[in-house]
Amino acid sequence: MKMRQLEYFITIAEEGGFNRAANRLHVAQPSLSVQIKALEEEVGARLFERDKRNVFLTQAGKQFQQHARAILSLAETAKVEARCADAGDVAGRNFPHLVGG
Amino acid sequence: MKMRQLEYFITIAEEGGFNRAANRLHVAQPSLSVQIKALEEEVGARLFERDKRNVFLTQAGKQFQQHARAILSLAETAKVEARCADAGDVAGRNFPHLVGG
DNA sequence: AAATCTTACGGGTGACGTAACGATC
DNA sequence: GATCGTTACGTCACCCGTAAGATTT
Repeated sequence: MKMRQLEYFITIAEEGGFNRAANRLHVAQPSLSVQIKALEEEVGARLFERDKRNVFLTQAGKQFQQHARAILSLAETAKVEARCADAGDVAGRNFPHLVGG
Repeated sequence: MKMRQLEYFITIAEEGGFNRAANRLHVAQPSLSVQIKALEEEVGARLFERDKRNVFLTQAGKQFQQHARAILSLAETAKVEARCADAGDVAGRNFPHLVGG
């Protein structure tokens, strides 16, 4: 599982289609198709239901979406807090609301 | 930031050295050195303090370690829960304690 | 025929392993 | 001299974009 794949997955879910997501992500549709296919194989479950014209999240996809968002959000938090700690951890200890913790 | 880099980082922190971590991860030491360097640059803070013979976590590294573990743990949870949901979500709805929800 | 996702193929970037280097005990 | 982390370099896999295919409206 790769961060990039999670970003792709979330964008497709938000846009409701590979084409829109590709446009927003500035990549080609086939890249998304391949990466989502790889992600689904690793997860072991179908995340999108390719239904005729639009794509919908399966129940597994809905579950996965929340976790994927949490992972990416946590990754950003990790970077921010590490920088705060590096700068003497002043913000982290004295102003925790600035770093989410 | 990549999942692989987080795994490398955590293993080095646990083993207290690049050599031990490389042995456990079945990769060569230079790979770890390069990837950790890249991770530190992206984070914007020094995560390890290369002190003579052993490596120690900086304060930024300690902060980052907790988040890194949470991210990898969450990634595993995401896969497990997605599979549960795919299997009809019986466990997820009726036995949430089995899937952490 | 237009739009959408999927599969096949070639090129560029990145990760890895081996080898060489500097530093420490 | 032995051990550890870093840097340089060649090789290989992976990701991406283009092109072609299948399906639906």
